[in-house]
Amino acid sequence: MVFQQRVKMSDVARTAGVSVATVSKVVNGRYGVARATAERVQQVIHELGYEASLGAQSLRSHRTNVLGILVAEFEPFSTELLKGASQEVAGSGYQLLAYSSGDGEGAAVGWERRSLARLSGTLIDGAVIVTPTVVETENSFHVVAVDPHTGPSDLPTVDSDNFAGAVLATNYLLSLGHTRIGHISGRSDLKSAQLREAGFRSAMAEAGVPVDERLVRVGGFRIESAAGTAAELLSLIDRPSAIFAGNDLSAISTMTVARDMGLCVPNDLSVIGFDNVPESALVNPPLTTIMQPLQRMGAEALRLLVDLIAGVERDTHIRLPTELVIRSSCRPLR
Amino acid sequence: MVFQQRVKMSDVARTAGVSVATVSKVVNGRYGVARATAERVQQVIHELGYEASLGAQSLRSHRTNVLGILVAEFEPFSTELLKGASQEVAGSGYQLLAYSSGDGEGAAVGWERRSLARLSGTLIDGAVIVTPTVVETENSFHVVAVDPHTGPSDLPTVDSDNFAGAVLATNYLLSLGHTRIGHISGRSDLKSAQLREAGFRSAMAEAGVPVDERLVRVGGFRIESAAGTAAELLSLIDRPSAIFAGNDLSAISTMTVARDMGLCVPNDLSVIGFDNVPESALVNPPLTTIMQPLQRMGAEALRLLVDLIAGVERDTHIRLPTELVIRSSCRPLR
DNA sequence: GACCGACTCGAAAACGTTATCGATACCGAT
DNA sequence: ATCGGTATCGATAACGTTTTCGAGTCGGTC
Repeated sequence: MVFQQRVKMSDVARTAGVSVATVSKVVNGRYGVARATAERVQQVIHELGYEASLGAQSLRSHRTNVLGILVAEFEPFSTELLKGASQEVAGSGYQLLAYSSGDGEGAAVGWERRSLARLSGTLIDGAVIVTPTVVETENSFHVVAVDPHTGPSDLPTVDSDNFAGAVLATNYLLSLGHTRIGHISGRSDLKSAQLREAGFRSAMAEAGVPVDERLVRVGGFRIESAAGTAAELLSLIDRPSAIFAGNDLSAISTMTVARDMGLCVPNDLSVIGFDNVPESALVNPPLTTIMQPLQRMGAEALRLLVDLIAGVERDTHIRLPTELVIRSSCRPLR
Repeated sequence: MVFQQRVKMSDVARTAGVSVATVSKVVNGRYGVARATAERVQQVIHELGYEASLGAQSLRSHRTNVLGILVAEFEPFSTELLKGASQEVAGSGYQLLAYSSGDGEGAAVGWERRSLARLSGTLIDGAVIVTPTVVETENSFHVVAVDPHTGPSDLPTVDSDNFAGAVLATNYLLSLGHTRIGHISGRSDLKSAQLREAGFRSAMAEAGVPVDERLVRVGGFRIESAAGTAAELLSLIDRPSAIFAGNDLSAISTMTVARDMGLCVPNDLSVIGFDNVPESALVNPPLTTIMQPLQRMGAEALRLLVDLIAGVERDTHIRLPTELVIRSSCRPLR
């Protein structure tokens, strides 16, 4: 527990025999300091292990070179995005900070939002938000949203083609001969959830197959409530022969529920998911699903954010393609 | 892209008709301001949506109420810890920030360490570190290490009983009749990896079973290199009948390698892991493993950190128990 | 040999907050 | 009335940086 005095710019200045102003210039690579001086200062900085104080920097220059990524929770989906973003940040000269809004807590929500705003406004230059909670466009700093919340906000976004993906999934099930297809949708305030349901309905209509409204239900955003919804669906007398789950997590929990009810996937029930989180390849049976390039989405979001801050003109809505990944959780009817 | 001026303390002070000093007092709940004034100020704060500037706060008071948790990478292990920590932080009045050191990049390592130090010294009050990279005890702020790196550092730590867990695993394999047991150990600079190997050897010795040195190898810390090690092990003419992998990730990749080589787990090869990350329940076959209470470890680490900062006297080395979780990846020999 | 420009450098103000400490107001008691 | 003592409040000096701008130096040119 050694207490070590933090070495500050004035320390560097003193030992190098120059003023703090000069040190600051050297640190930031500004013009106007002689070659020899700069090298000497660099030397001292290195020896003393000087690090700029983020607080002071932020206070004075309103720039910290730190970016944030805000996730609702650390689940597989956001973890993949995190990975992508943290890889992308490497060369950019920025530092990445992740924080979780701790969603799901009811009472604490005000507190969370406050401290969130506190971070945002003051110590990060911009943020990627991956959370269904309301976004505050009112802020003066840059944000880009991944898989954005519904609403009239025109935030820069990156998402994947949810509609097309849902069509892909539904058509696949249809091509296997299924017609009684159930859909467990995600939380309805997510644009992606709406689009997936829309894609599902559109594909069904296209195929001339009526959708039984009792078979499309919204699963909670929590894994447990998805299980509840799945159980309801599978308890129907004329239960569906296939289920298109709104995301892999609910697909996985559907499979678990099915197994618990004595149903065999894929023999008695086909299940297809959405996202292609790493877990979906591991479960038994391996889950057929729609791939979103999660890591790439994280990376794109970060790059977009960096560009926005740098002020480069570019398209601020990125939509990445989805893809059908066939594994073993679906099979032809009969 | 509306630019909104950040509302500062002086704004609040002006509209409330008091001085900034007073506002500061009511914000921090200090003694010495009249009831009525405090309420009025609170009101104004609310109306204007005032949030303190972290930068200024940190600069002036060296206290930010923000804690950090540093992970090497966002893999299942650290993600579980993250969850635990972020749940624990909720009531504590602190805000939690996660950052990844982006380990594995060779060249950038200097840069990472620098910016890391920058964050540490200046904008967070303490940190939980979950990374095998060298820890800097030299700092003046509080850290607690989870699953610490080896070395003479006497940092506050929380870990699980790795030795006992390894004994548990080995004895289980032994009790199944296995004697040719392989061990894939983790990166050798992790104390936990050393302890697991030690536990393995101890249990073997206790049972009077000699360990074949060709069967204990260190797998890289990456999942791919673990696969390489597993392949070597399984290619031996007298290959082991069981493998105790140093962690679940290498156990899982061992199972994959085994399958690719035409070996059936558990019929031809028993595999046991360590950690009990969520993935281990999902893989096929479900992995028998040693459970560490990961989320609880994260929570304990955070609580310890908070206590340390608060200056409460307490035990600074927490060791949580491990447990054998029997699933389907092991079976009796023959 | 005076002057001009280019080049280096440092003094000082500002960023938004907290902490100290003196000023003021008010009260009851002498 | 005067006084001591409490409440309550506000000026002000930090905290460590960045940035502006004026001062100083030096070499070269008429």
